[in-house]
Amino acid sequence: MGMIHRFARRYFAAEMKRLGLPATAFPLIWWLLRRDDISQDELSGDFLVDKGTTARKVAKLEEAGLVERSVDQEDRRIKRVRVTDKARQLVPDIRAVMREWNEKLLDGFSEEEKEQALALLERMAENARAHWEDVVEPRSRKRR
Amino acid sequence: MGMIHRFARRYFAAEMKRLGLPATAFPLIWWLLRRDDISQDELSGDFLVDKGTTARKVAKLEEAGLVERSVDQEDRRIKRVRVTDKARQLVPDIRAVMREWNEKLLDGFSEEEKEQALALLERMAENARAHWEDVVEPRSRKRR
DNA sequence: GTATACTGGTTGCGATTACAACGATTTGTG
DNA sequence: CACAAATCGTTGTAATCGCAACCAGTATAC
Repeated sequence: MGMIHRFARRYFAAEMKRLGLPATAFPLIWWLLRRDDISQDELSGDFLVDKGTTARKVAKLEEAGLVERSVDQEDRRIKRVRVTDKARQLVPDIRAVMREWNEKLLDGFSEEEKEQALALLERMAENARAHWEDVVEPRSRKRR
Repeated sequence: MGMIHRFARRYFAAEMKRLGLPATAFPLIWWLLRRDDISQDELSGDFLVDKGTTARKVAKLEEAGLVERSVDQEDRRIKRVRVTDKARQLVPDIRAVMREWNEKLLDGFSEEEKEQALALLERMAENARAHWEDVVEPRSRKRR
């Protein structure tokens, strides 16, 4: 799993650099393109990533002109993130990067095996989410 | 995959800390316990990790008294890494950590599904290894 | 209404990692 | 042999991430 993850990081970083985008923001922009107008806290929860990391990543995307942030009117603590037209124009490129990644990683897999792999990984991810608090804080758990 | 990997890192880091061992060295010590007397360069290759990272991790394990390093007599550039008795005494603890990890991650999986997941992940890891150089250096590839 | 607790976001800090440059050693070529 | 190229390990540097402390804004308790 570690090897695959490092492979993914290097691949996506190289492709993002090629597109002139922040190196580590691929998963985030991929997610934002379908879950628009989401709060940073929700993003942290979706990825199980520290909220500070999310804040910095979103800030970089904003610098790159890919997203805009606006304060939620009903709860002014919340900042909502929306993708810009510039980001939407990159959808074909981003799709291509994801397609090539899948081809590399799933090289030699039958369609059935691809589906199996995806289903099993999703269940592992669910387990990770379910046991997350156990790892982070054995007692006084917090909600997310 | 990213979520699962972060989950793994946090889980193993917490358990290693509990055992009084270097936080990020679980995969390495796990590997060393069955591939003893291996060079640092081979370790880097097995994990697809930068050799500098390997050097620092092994150095920490040495500080903790879990491994010893000796210069290969036939090729004095090479340092071979061997686990100490102290490390071998920790095998039951380390096994327990790995067992608990598998239970958490594979919660609700049937035996058949566990085997499927392992087989599919191993094939993905092979693909990662096979395509590694493509990502790192599209042209002038190096051997590892 | 006021004090207190909680929530979302930002920032400082330490730890980790990849990349690159380097030294020591070995191998290859003439 | 002599010199160039390659290999293994170490170290400097920059980027990234998790944790914790903090601030502004909101909800809860009294």
